[in-house]
Amino acid sequence: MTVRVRFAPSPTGLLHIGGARTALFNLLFARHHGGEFLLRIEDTDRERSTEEATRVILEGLEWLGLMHDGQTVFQSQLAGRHAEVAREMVARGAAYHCWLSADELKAMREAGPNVRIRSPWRDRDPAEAPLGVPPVVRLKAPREGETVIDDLVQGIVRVANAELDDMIILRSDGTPTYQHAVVVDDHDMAISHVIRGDDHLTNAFRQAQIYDAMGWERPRFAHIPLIHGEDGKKLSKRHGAVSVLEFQEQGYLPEAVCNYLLRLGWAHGDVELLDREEAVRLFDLDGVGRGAARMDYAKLAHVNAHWLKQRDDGWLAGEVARRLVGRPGLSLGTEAIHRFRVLMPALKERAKTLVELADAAAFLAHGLPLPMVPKAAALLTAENRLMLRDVEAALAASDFSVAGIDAALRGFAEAKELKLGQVAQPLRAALTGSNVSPGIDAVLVALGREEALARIAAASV
RNA sequence: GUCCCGUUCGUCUAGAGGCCUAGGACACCGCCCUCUCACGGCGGUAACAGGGGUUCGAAUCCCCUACGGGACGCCA
Repeated sequence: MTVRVRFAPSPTGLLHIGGARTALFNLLFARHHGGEFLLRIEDTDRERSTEEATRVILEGLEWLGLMHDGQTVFQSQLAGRHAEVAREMVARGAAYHCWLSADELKAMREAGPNVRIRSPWRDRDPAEAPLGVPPVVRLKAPREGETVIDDLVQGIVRVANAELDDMIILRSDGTPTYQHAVVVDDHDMAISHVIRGDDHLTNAFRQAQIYDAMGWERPRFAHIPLIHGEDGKKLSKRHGAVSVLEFQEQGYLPEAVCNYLLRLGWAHGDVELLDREEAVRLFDLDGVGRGAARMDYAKLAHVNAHWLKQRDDGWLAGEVARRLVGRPGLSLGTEAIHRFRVLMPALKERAKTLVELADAAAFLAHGLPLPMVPKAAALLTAENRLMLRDVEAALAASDFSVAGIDAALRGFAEAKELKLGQVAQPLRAALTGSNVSPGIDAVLVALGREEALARIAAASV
């Protein structure tokens, strides 16, 4: 069978992390089986759909590297086809016009708990219809027996048909409802596997009935569990990042987000870290779990730290500069970028996100005087400032290579009968304005002889 | 309320009747490395929701309960 899958978001909000994972699973499944991954924007709800939301979805998918095959399909442009299918269903007796008014429906629902809408128009003569009132089209769903779905993730799921009512497939204005549009489009697009969040599991029953009514072959369904926030509740704003573009802003790498999202609810033995290529090779639906998963930002950060280290130093230096733009006191010219680049191997070892990386690198671009964190200021005692003059002299005499600097510093400490830390910490404060930084020799090299000596001079007496 | 789905360390999970005195990862706690902070290395705390069955034997199969989630729109 040719595998064709689709990601079908509705442009009514942001591309959130759950949607991103659905897209990821679809893409991985398609690539793994040598099939196609399509994108369909479900914008049939004209009230709530916005171009902005569509743009954000596209941007988010692109950032994550979840590029789809073929043209982007906009569902609203297919309304004619949806109506045509609905007419065909009426013609063959699989659907019927219903003139139930909003008031009548309300009354039926309020008549008691758990009411199923049983429209009298299912069996009534359309000739009796009220004049000038446009009807909706309802599916003539089976009332006996049950509808069974063999879901690739959830297994066999069944529901008694008596539980389902005759859903509306075409609104009174002639536009299709979601359930109907999805089925028609998936059929027309020859979708082989519908992979989506399990909040759609109960929809699948209704959709299956439409396939059956049209005599169309049903696609295979795979309903993957939802992602919850850290508190186990539905994902929402207060959990921090939800939109994928927020993750970008907060300094996460797309490969890290994808890796994390993949492992959230899918496992392949003990393999934790995978790149796209490996993911495509190993992914399949049978590894998808059935329980909802919670977001764990700490683990995401850990995965991100891993992929950060794989990134090219030059790229990271540029990214740091970009994120530092606008911060007061910095000059972000080629000299600064060069320093970022030189210290990058040591910097990226210590950062979990690009935000942390930029923060840790900022001192390299700062002009004098250097701002001091309290703990750094505390290190610059009168005594230490005096010592720094001698340190400056000792360093000035070195060749400013890592080895040379290390030898100079150790020799100096030994001569003064000091521990290396007693020299390195005040020096660190003078050079970085902080009590925390990469190795002091690497910092000196990155700053370069001239700038390093100037900073020491500025901090010494 | 009704229907559907789910439930292994705090979190993500491995586990498809004996390999499980339940494995890995993150987080956490020690120790080592060490110029600070990280990284890394080593070690530790920590789980089969509860109750009934089936079986020589159950985390794995069945039933019930509890808890969690989802769906019940002329929204998607």
